[in-house]
Amino acid sequence: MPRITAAVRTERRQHIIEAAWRCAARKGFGDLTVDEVCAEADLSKGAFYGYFDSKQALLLALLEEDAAFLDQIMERLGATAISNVERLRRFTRAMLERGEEPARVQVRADLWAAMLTERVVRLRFSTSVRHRREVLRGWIGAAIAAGELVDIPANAFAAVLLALGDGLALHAGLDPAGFRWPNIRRALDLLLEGLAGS
Amino acid sequence: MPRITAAVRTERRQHIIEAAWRCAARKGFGDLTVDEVCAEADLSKGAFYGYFDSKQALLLALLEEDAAFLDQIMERLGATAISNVERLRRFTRAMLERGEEPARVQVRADLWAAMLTERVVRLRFSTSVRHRREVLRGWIGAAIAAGELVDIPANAFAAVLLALGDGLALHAGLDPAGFRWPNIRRALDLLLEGLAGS
DNA sequence: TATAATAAACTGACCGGTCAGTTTAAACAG
DNA sequence: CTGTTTAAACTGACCGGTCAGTTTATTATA
Repeated sequence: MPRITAAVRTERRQHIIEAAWRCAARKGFGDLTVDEVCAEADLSKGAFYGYFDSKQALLLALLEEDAAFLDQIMERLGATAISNVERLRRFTRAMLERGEEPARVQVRADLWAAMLTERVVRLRFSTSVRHRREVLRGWIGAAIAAGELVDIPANAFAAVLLALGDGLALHAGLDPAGFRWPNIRRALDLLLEGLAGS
Repeated sequence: MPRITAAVRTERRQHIIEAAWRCAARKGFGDLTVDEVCAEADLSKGAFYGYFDSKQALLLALLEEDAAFLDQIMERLGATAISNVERLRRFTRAMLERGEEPARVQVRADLWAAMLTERVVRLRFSTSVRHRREVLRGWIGAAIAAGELVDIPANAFAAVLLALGDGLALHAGLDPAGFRWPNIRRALDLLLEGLAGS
């Protein structure tokens, strides 16, 4: 018989994750200490390790949460009755909004470094990126078939869009002052419009 | 009287930087130790600190070297007698080629993470990327004025292109198997063509 | 010999993870 | 309703290891 219910346990775990996000917003995940997260979450270190096996496990939890955001957007857009090009446009917009959150970008950058270095982390998340590319590819293919889009290599274009999302997020994080988001959105709209089918 | 000449000193400094690149390619910059770089460069720690004030100074040196590549390309393209749109096209191509070098991407991802965390590093980066954006903006503005390009926010479009370069490099590093470069190039060409002026 | 360069040993701060002991709430007997 | 038992949940001091940076002794040269 646990002293706390499963719901409370989940909630408390979430509480730690949110504390970690706040800490990461300040110093990035790399320079983050477990002690710090514990302090932010008002929790002892021992208790922390009751919820996460290691610091890396915490990183993975943050990443999962971060990935879920785009997946949800995709699912919702997929179920909305709009043209495929409009779907692409809205998805691009969503990626931009996501890129305006500095804390997320910091954690993501650490993830990227970890992914490139550690095979385990890379395998775990490359599948999720591939899934997203696959969905995008479907939308693009459908748009081409419907004559909404010029004949463009669908998979490559999907890869370009996803890369653009992360690239913009990264650059925005590196130089926030140099980013005029309305203009960026306008530029991306023009890019998409330029691909409109005959 | 120095035991070694200034030329030898410069050369040895470069030797350390190259050793650091090799080490970083193996484990990334984040997990890199000064001792390791010293071992790779066949140098003692004391000697290392005769060439660099801190580990961060080494990071900045790597960063500078990495940035120099694109700057050289830009300078060369700026001096070539071609249309501005063609200049953009070739620059984009050059960024892609750079992104196909996995070892460098690994290092750059760590640099990005470090930049997001450390203010000094970030400042240095933003200066150089702003310069690049400025040059690109000039090309784009000229192309628009010449009617080669639709009226697009030049600064934003420049930012998008640069972000795309890093984004593609990153994604290619994370999932090399999923990247068909010829198709990517084709997609980017189509994107640029779509922006052709009336 | 005076001095710059280097090697090797050292320092001290930091941090992830552990664990012996403490608290707390649910379960249950009377 | 109340005292007792039980174990999950938690605490925080502590440890082992790492690593940036420093100090000191030595070497080589002009």
